[in-house]
Amino acid sequence: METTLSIPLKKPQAVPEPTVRRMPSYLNVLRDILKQGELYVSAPTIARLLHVDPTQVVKDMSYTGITGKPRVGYVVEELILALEEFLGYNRKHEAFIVGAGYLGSALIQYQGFREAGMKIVAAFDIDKKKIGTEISGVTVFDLEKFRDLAGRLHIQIGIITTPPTMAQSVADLMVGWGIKAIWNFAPVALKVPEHIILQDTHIYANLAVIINKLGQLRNEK
Amino acid sequence: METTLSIPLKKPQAVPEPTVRRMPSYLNVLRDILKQGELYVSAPTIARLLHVDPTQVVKDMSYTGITGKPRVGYVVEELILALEEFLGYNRKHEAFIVGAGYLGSALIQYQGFREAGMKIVAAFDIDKKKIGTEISGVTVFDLEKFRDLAGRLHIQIGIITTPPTMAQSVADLMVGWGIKAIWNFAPVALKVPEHIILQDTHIYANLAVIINKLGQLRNEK
DNA sequence: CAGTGTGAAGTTGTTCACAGCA
DNA sequence: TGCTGTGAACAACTTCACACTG
Repeated sequence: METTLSIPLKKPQAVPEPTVRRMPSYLNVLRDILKQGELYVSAPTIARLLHVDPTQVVKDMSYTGITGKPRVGYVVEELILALEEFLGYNRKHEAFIVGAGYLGSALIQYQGFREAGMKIVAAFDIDKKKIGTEISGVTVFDLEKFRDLAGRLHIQIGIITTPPTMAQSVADLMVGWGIKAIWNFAPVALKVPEHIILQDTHIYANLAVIINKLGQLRNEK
Repeated sequence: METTLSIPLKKPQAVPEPTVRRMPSYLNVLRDILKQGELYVSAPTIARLLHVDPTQVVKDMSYTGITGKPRVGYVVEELILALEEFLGYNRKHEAFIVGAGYLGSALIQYQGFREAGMKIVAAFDIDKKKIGTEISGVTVFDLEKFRDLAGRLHIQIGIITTPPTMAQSVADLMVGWGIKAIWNFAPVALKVPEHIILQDTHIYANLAVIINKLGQLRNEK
């Protein structure tokens, strides 16, 4: 039973990336607000707490499908549920992480992720001292032994927290594992096939912004 | 000998933030290229390596003040020096970090920063087990003992890697210390005075993007 | 003619303006 | 009146088009 409409009933609903990036912050403040026993919250209130534009909040919220009441605002709990749904808290997203140094360890024990739709199920490293240890309940395996993990895994996300020189070969490995998305923290540009979702998080980019702003400050004075 | 021109000789040169964020990546590939013994490099070459638009590279490079030769490209070493200058490798930027957990430790030992214009000179924590230890040569001090660091410090950057509940009070403390820029990794919106440079790095925002893209993928299929 | 450099066009995201509502 | 919701104006960044150069 196929519909032959040229216009799909459920439109792809492409949410702007900046909006997606703001969603977790909304969720944070909404939970605080709920904890304080508030039932309703208005966009301007949220905006004030996060130092963003009020209309921005309204627009962003519209993507969740939740609709508010004029004069009153939104039902806090409704928004929270909608955001959790949006951010995939319900579906399970399992991840492998390669590189169990400080950064890898930080991500593994990072509180936020537990209840955030992603679960790191295993870590890999090539450092014999780390292999066999446990970080917050996640075992570190020998990467060499798992070079070719046979068959199709259900793991969707691969996280790279290795030194830059190893990152590309790890990425290749992950693609071979059938991973769908790679979250890269190594400061290199990875080459991956078209269909792989690649997300780079280069912390240094943020430092560059800070230093640049400090420099401007100096120039102004 | 002052000029009284209404147009300043050295214009403020406001560089777009996206450009600033790309600078470190340029520096990375240029160093690789130099290591391979190349003297010249063209914008299209850089663009290919980083998967960005060639004209983007040209525009970005123009902010460094370096000018290239048609047909040939730019002098690699010249570009590197200009980028290092731009990113503040020459000036020293000293930083304090509060919160010596995994993430804090990761930032302290993170290779990139050493030669990247920022030096973390001291770490603070309230966990007695961590106080007095050293991470990559940086001593962890008792935050309580340093509640009010008297007088004006030369430290410009304060890094917050504490749990979210402590972040605001740490930020207040840092402002009192006379810090100019705060780099916040805690998933909260900090309230700081107008003149303080605030840079938030919410890793979770990146995860949100990944999960959202995975969701779209599912919908398409 | 392959590459730089730049003004113009296009795209994306943000902010404004205002209609509708309780 | 204060807030939602949305179409229009605006701003920022990216990509295109092309003149220029060795």
